[in-house]
Amino acid sequence: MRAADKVLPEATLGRLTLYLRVLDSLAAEGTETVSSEVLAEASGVNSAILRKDLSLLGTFGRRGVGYEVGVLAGFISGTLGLDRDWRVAIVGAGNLGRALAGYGGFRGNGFRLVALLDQSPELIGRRFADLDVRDAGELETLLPADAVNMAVLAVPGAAAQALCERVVAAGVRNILNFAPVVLQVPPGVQVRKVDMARELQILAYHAGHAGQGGPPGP
Amino acid sequence: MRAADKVLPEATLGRLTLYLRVLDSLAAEGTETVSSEVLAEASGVNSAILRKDLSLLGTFGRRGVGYEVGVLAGFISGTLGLDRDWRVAIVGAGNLGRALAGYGGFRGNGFRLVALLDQSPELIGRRFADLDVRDAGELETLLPADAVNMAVLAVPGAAAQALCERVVAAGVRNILNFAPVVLQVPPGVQVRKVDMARELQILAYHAGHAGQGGPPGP
DNA sequence: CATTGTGAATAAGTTCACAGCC
DNA sequence: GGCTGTGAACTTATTCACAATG
Repeated sequence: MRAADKVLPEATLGRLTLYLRVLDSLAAEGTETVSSEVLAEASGVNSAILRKDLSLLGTFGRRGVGYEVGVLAGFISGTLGLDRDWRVAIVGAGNLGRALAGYGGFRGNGFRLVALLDQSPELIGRRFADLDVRDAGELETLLPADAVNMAVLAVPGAAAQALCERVVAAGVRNILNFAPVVLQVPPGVQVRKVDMARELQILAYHAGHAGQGGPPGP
Repeated sequence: MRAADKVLPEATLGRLTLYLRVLDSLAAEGTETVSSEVLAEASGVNSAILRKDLSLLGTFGRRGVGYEVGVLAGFISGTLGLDRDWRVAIVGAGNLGRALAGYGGFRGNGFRLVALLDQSPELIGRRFADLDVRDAGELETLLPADAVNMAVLAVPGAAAQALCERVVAAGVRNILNFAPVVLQVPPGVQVRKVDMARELQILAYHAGHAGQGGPPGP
């Protein structure tokens, strides 16, 4: 059975993914237990908040000892829903789409890349990351046929909203958007956004305020 | 002279970048004034918070009318520090690094891509996005020579921490990390992270709780 | 009179600090 | 003794609602 099904705060959710990654690498190097202090440090957060986050999922720490790496990783993974079968399509096989297709982040986490679409005749039929690029014009039939339940939009900003609507019409309710636009979607469809320009801008602001922006003097 | 130099809340900062993007596209289509309601809608936020955000920068709305698109865009841009000369190096010229190099997000926002580095002999010397790939082994001399003040890490997770340290040693204090690891950096160095796996995981969680994860039934 | 700017109310998130347990 | 789990204090962020104003 699944853990307490109360909804987790957004902030907690973001951190759970960090913990999970650290736990996976601890497991890979054979560590069996870890304290909140150590796990928090490696995740770049305060240990009190880590304990609070984990306490929302249930109680599996042992006082005086810490958490069992494997058990905790499995539990976070299950809580996030990574034990389900996530079938991902990447829409847009340009530079970015192809780079994402080749990215290992899918593997071993419940995500399977099952389709790569583009509208350009020059790309359709070419093969990347074990997948043939297929015609985005047939998205409405291709996505349901492959039982896609998550779409990654890696298309130019100008094309994003229209493609998003078609993806939604094809029954996909979970979208990760790499295009630099705010997508408008109907209720019930979730969008998350990855935005390099935004991150650079925030970095620029902080650089101008906290540290020096330029390289150090002599 | 620069606006009120009080430090902006992190949440506001994130939204300013959204407003800026919407304002730029409004300007491109010739719109001259915009109300908080319209701008908020297009940015996907509540209008009250937009007004509160803008009021932190100063007072430039006109009651009964709205905001001047050009003036507001210029002001946000200046506040974020985009009128400075940001010299960006991409470290790692694999699929992702090359895709980022080709990405238009740099142009016209104060960011200039000035170097592309990799350690692989097969890539060094090849040319992408108007730049020759140069030897990451010489990072310590190349970055200062190009007056780089922002680095984008597009390398495998296993290499990221070591490269990060070298980049910092070369005097760069602003880092955008695409590698799936939490970087440990000394105080005064800022890191922001872009993490596709994390976004997919958060999407997975919400899909399992709010909507359906799979495609709709017949 | 439409729309801003903002005080006051509410909600969300973080940190502290320590009792409770292994 | 060491470490978790958590109530209470605090900080940050969002929303409401309306007086002020061009």
